[in-house]
Amino acid sequence: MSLPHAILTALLEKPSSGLELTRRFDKSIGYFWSATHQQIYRELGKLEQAGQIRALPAPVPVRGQRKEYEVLPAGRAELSAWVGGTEDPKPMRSALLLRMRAAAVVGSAGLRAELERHLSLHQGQLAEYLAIEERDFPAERRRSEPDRLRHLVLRGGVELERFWVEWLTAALAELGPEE
Amino acid sequence: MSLPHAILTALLEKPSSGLELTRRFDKSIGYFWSATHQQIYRELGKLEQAGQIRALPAPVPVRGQRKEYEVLPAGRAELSAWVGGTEDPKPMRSALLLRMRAAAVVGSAGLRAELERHLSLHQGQLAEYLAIEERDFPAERRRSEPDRLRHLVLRGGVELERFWVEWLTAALAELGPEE
DNA sequence: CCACCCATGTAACAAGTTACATGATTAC
DNA sequence: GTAATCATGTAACTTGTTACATGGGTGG
Repeated sequence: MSLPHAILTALLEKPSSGLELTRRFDKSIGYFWSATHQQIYRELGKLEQAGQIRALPAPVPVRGQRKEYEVLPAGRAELSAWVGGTEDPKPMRSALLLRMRAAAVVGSAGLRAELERHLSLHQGQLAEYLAIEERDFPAERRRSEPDRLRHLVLRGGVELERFWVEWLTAALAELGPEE
Repeated sequence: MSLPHAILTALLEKPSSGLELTRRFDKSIGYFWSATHQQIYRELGKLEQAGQIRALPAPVPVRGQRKEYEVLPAGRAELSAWVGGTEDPKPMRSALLLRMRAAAVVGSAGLRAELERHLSLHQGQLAEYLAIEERDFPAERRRSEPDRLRHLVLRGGVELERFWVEWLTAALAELGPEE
C-alpha cells in the first residue's frame, strides 16, 4: 500500500496534475517507488473518492483537460499515520542474482556481457545521484530536519548503487576473463 | 517472468513436490526470489502444460496426493536461454525510504522506532547469511565454477544486508536522540 | 488541415497476496 | 476416531504492466 502514500507525499510537496506527477516520479520519488501514468491516474481517482485529495475546481470538466490535485486534511492525516506505522521489509527480488544461481546449474554462457551491461547502468545511476547530491545538498552546514531526511534518502540511493557497482565488479573478476 | 525460472532452477538442483519447493524457497532461493505455495502450484501447472516439466508417474492421481516434478529437456533449454538473455534492472522499491521522504513533509513522529526495528531485522538476516557462508563456503581453496557462482550470489545477499545495517545506523545517528 | 505533443483516460492482462477448501496420512 | 499435519488446490482481490483510445492545443 505504498503508491497512494507516494502520491500524497508528492502532492504535499507541490500540487500537480497527473502528468506532472508522472514526470516527477520519473526523476525523484520514482527513484525508490516508481509508477507509470496509468497507475497514477487510477490511484488519483481512488484517493479523490476516498476524500483524501481533491481536484482544484475547473470551469468545465472535459476529457483531456488538465486537472490539478491538492491534498485534503484527511489525506495529510492518513500519510502522517502511515509514516508512524510499521511494515516489515519485503524480501528482496533480484532477477540478476537469480540468473546467477541458475547459471550455477546450467552454465554461465552469456552472463558476463549482461553483468558488464548492468555494471555500466549502475555506474550511470550512481553518477546521477552524486550529481544531485552535489547540487541539492552541498557543504557541511546545519540543516533543517526535512533537509536532513531528504539527504538520508538520497544517501540510501547512493550507497545502494555503490553496492551494485562493487558486487558486479567483484563478480566479473571472479568469473574470470573468458566465459 | 522470473518465477518460472526460479522453479526450473530449484527443480534441476533436485526434483521436488510443490510443498518441498515452497520450503526450499523459504530458506534458499527465496532469499532473492520469494514465492508463496499458491504461486508455486499455479506456476507448476503452467510449466507442466508448456511441456517444460513433468510429474513423475503416479499410479492414481488423487487430490491431496504428493506429486513430484522433474525438468524436461525443453525446460532446461528455456532456462539456459534465459540465463544468456538480457533484462534491465528493475528500479528499486523501498517503502522505508519512501516513508522517510514522507517524514520530511509531515514530520518524523514514530519513525525512529521503526528504523530500530528494521535495523535489528537486517542484523538478524546478515547473521544468518554469514552462518550459511561459514557452513557452505569455508576456507579459501580452489572451487568449481558452480560453487563460485553460488558463493557470489550469497555475497550479494551479505553485502546488501550490510548496506541496510550501515544505512539504518547512520540514519538513527542523524535523526538524533529524541524525536 | 495535419502532424505532433499535451493530457487524461480504458481495457486486458500478468504477477503477487490473502483467505479458504479439501483430501490423505500419521500420532495418539 | 479424531486431531494434527502433510499436501494440493480454488477464489477473490490488489498491484503492476502493456497496449491502445480520445480529445485539446500548437506550429508549420
